[in-house]
Amino acid sequence: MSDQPNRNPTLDDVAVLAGVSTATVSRFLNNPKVVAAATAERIQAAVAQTGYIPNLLAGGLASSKSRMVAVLIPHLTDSIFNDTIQAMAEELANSGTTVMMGLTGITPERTDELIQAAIGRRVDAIISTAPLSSRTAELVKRFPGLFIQIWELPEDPPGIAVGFSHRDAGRDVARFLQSRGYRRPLLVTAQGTRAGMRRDGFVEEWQALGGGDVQETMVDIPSRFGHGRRIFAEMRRLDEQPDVVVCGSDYLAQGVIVEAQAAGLRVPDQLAVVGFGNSSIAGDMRPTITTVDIDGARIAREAIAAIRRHAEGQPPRERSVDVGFRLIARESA
Amino acid sequence: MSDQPNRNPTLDDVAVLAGVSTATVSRFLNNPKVVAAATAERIQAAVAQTGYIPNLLAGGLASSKSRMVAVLIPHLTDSIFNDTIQAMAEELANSGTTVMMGLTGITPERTDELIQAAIGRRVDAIISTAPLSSRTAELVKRFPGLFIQIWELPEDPPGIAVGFSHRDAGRDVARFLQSRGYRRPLLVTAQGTRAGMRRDGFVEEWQALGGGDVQETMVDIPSRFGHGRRIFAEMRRLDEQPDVVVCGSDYLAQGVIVEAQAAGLRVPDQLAVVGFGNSSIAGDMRPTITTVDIDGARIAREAIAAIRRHAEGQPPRERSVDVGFRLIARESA
DNA sequence: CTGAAAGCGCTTACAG
DNA sequence: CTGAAAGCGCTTACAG
Repeated sequence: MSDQPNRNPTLDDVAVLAGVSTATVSRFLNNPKVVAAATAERIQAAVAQTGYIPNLLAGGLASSKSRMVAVLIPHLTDSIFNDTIQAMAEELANSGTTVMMGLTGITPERTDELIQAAIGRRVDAIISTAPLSSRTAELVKRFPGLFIQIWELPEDPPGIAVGFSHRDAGRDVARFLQSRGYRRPLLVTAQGTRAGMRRDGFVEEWQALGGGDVQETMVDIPSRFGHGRRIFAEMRRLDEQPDVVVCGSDYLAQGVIVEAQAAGLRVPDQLAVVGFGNSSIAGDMRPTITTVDIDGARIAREAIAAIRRHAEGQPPRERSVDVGFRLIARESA
Repeated sequence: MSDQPNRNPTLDDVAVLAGVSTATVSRFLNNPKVVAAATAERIQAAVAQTGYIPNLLAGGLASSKSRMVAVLIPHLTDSIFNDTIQAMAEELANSGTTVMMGLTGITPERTDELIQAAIGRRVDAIISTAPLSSRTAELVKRFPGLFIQIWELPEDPPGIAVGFSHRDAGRDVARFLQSRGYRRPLLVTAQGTRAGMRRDGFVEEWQALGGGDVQETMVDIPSRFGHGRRIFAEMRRLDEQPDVVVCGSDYLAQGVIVEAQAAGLRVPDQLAVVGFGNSSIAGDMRPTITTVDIDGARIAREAIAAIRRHAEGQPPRERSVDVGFRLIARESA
């Protein structure tokens, strides 16, 4: 019921109503303690009365901190990152930070566009799960905020990285499967560096332990539940039938299990399956899925802690934070 | 390799280098055609040379259009909205619009906070899947942009709505199941208005067609794959065993199917299952899941078309866009 | 087709 | 603890 229904109240309106300067209102809003108690009360009342909502565009421009963070993920459906991103988004919202969501798909061009957009919005940080092309790396150099790569630990990150060793994860899975007596693994590898490193780690360790040849098949990105059908059909045409299928995601593993069961195979007795990521479905599937747990909430916390330190002008504690991983042996292998 | 490596180039830098005013550069950037060809070329070169990335905070403040849209969804994991949101995010990115992602969870307070944040960022539109509390509705009144509710068609939307009739969807499912000869449905209903409307529609139609009692059980929001286990266990304790379980999402349906199969039941012969949403898993599950298809891409397109019209100052074509739905009979029922 | 200039709504040294 | 004032980097009537 204001006099000017078509205009959002501004700092000025609040200041006039409270009988102080805009500077004081601004201070109160950003750091209530620096203002005298009596003044604070008057401002508070004025804010309530006007229904003032600060213009964060103006605030960001003036302070050159946007309180906005870009999160770049490949896609939404059946994504292995969803739990991490969910934890991230909740944490960020709690600290008053807005999340700009970028879906990179699988083309580097889209990634570059999104990074440009993020820079244009002067985000405080970019959190990325995307691979870094050399062109993208060039762009990132011009980014004044904090660039955080998650779910991986590159040699020489342009900003910081919070992740784990995919190679070691691959090794652990190989060791585990050999110890369980499996002999003929089929590796389902998605394109992309990370999947490749897990593959390399797996093959290395498998053969170091005296395992024989490792069969492999590629799967499109994003690897999802529905791919299980094709993978299984392909597998059936192999000369030598594997005794365990190692998948790059739990969704894919779930798909393979469903197909195997539909074909009358018992999992894990006749065919074992391993997933990756410990998504929520992994523990609820029948049989429950043996997988590698990545602590998404921890990745989120570490990333956000780094953003906070960066905002306070402190240098990062370390350029690479290794959050590790944990093989979870369940029923499927 | 600039002289001032620590400063992002501004419009001014570009203007000086191109030998024109900032106004002209701005015009070129926003609408290249209004600038003379020769001038355009010089500006282009200057932009390239400086590596200029426009500050969208400043642009948004000056023009009072942010080219940013807030998308509010309950959560990310196993979400029935993911395909819609994915289509939306891609379309928006194509038109140079940034997506602010808000995870509302299930508390109205969080929704209100996110709407405040969106208003604070002066987003051009808010696209929401969240239920509208009366307090939220109050907030929305002060939002100068376009408020779009999707996946539902409220009586009297504060902005516009793009969705379908949940009641009719419930009715259609009831009719379909009766025609297939099912007699003892178990309805798994999530909290929330939309699920409630489907429930009402189902029961109405079921009984209008001479069906008997309808058994029901509630499930927590978000309804997800893992809930299938509990639902199935509960079902087994019922005095009268249902012949079909009607679920509020395909993920939940998938969970019930997995549990039923683990218990040795054949789906659909011994227990049929119906999902909702036609998520990508529905067509790939074994058996494939009978479900209700919602055209998420169409919802996305309609929403974005409305935003575009709004940006051009045109009034919305209609306050409610009914995109309908389509029952897809597959193997599971 | 282009420029000079005001203005968008904040923040933040600086001074008191 | 508070205010006056400059400035953040754009856009956009207005005039020519």
